[in-house]
Amino acid sequence: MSKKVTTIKDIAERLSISIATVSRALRGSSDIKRETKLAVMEMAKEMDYHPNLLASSLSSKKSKILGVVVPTINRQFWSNSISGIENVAYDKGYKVMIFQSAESFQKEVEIVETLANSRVDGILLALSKETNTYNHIQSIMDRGIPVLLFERVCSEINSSKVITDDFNGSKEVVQHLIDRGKRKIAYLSGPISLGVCEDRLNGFKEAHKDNDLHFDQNLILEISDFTFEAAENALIKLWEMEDKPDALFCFADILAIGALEASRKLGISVPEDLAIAGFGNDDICRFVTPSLTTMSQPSFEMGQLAANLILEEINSEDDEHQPHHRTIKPILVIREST
Amino acid sequence: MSKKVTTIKDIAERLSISIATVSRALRGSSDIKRETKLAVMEMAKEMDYHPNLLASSLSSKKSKILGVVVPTINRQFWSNSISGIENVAYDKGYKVMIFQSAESFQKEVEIVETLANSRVDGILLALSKETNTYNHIQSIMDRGIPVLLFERVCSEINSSKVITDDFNGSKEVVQHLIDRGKRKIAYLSGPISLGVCEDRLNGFKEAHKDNDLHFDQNLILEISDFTFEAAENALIKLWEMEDKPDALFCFADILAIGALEASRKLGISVPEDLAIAGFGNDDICRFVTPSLTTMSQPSFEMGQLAANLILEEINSEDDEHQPHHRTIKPILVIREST
DNA sequence: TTGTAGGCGTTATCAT
DNA sequence: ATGATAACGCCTACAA
Repeated sequence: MSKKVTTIKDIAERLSISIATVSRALRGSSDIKRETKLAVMEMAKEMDYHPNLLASSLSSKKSKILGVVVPTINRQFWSNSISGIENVAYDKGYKVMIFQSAESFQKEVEIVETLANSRVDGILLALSKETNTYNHIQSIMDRGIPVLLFERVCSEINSSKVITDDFNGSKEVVQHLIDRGKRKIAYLSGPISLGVCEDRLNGFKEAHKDNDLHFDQNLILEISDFTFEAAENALIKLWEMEDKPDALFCFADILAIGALEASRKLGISVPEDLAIAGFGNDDICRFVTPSLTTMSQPSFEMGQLAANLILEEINSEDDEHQPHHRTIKPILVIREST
Repeated sequence: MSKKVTTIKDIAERLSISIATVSRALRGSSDIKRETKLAVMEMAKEMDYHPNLLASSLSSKKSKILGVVVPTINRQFWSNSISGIENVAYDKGYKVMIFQSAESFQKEVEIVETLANSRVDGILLALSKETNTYNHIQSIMDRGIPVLLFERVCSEINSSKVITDDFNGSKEVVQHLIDRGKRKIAYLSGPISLGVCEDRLNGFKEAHKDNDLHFDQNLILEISDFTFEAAENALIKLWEMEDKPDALFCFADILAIGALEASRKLGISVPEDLAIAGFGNDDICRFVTPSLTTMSQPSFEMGQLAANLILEEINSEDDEHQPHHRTIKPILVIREST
């Protein structure tokens, strides 16, 4: 009952020619007579032939597949950057397989290993927030698989990287808040162990320094759950302080939205009592009330750039490709919340 | 320079045993002496062995991989259902590869073909909105690959299916609007060619019938772009009518949000002048002003169910597995917009 | 331009 | 419990 799948061997037999010729004809190889090529194509169609990519990749050592690993696809920054990656990958004849680590180190390791063992041509990776050792990555790079880190990167790995200019982006947001007359600016950060978060914190500090403003460590809250609820709780905590902040900068839009929600519940008027700014520019920012000021990250373009870089590396001849580092500037989008 | 990758053959040689034994040991086969098994494992570690999944799948005809194809990952319904799929798949030792068709028929065909040619063990598919012929699906089913359609399904294919109860869900929303005293209810639909849209429209009509309300075809707008802007324009058009609607039901939350935005610009007060309801219950619904009434689709659970069904089919002995059809009831979430 | 034959890395079937 | 060896389906020198 299991239907007989036709292979190039079957085609060869029916046409009384060699397997090699069929293989070449199917792949549009150069030195092939027009007629035989056409004959093969026709027979392939007639016999409902479909190439076995496993066999093909195994033999050719190329899969024309890119692997992408992100913490989650359920946030616009990530899904948009994936679209950017696909946009250029498909153009150049590559397919992309998407995986989510769910912010789990364990899963990230498994996925990266599977990808490598499946012989994808390259891996685009954004680290999970739990990740702080990098053997799994070094290992596959040592095995000769091109890796590119984007957005969530680390200094320990010497690969190509595409990141946001977090330091200056953050600095600019804070400067904007200061320009609005705010002086006690709180910051909702993700885990400082993440490079992104560290850079944004440093930008935050730098802006304070530039303006001779006191940097108050008590106003820095580090939260590890990227959820609305976590942000709500954080704001509630901030508002219990005797010396309340007059502005809040959030590491990600999702947190800013949570904070906005909390301030509505607490009766805090935004931006008068508390100005709020986020980072990312998810669609939702335009639609909340008040609409949310945020740093717009060109996620789609980041994806495109990342894909271009790794494809360049994949198709480069020399074995010791020099890794590229690219930084993309985010753009401040000012809305009602500040 | 290209590093030598170690294979089971290398291990066999170093241990002076046969590759068959190594293969068995690595896979924890039963009849293997403890010592040899341990020796193999150790040597594998020492030589930094990694299995080649291509070779393994080629030979065993199993990949332990599920393919998932959705129109886009950039909407919560889809990303959540994928999480549901992964949730059960990973538990049962399967990995899942995610692909987006970007609502393009052409891309859907390519992806499905690639997936089949890569010998994934099963394919979970939500049709693109362009899709209205189904040979590509029938073809891979004929090749013996289990396929499950979810959310975006069609009657032409006899596979397992998991769908939302769109008819009753829609009916219930409309009934709710009627209960709120609304009488002229407009409907922003997606392409009626989509089964989902047709069912929801039918539910819409049914509710009218149940309440002896006149069904006005002029109040049905079919839009094909699932964007905020498309919805805004649609509402503007509706509002130019001499006989304006007093309620608006939208096929998807994203459209409802767009309509909300448009009504703000037009000075329409929601829900007094116009009640608005969506479908899906994306996070954003809670945070817009006024917050949005919507039909909550249990997307994560749908994904879980879908994965369970297809895995059951994959692991069923008999060749002629009977397809299952499951319908999941959405839940009305009433908020300020109605 | 085409054919031959070995190889890609595993699994699986017989033997032993 | 282990070993040979033939698949798996395709690619690619090397020959012809």
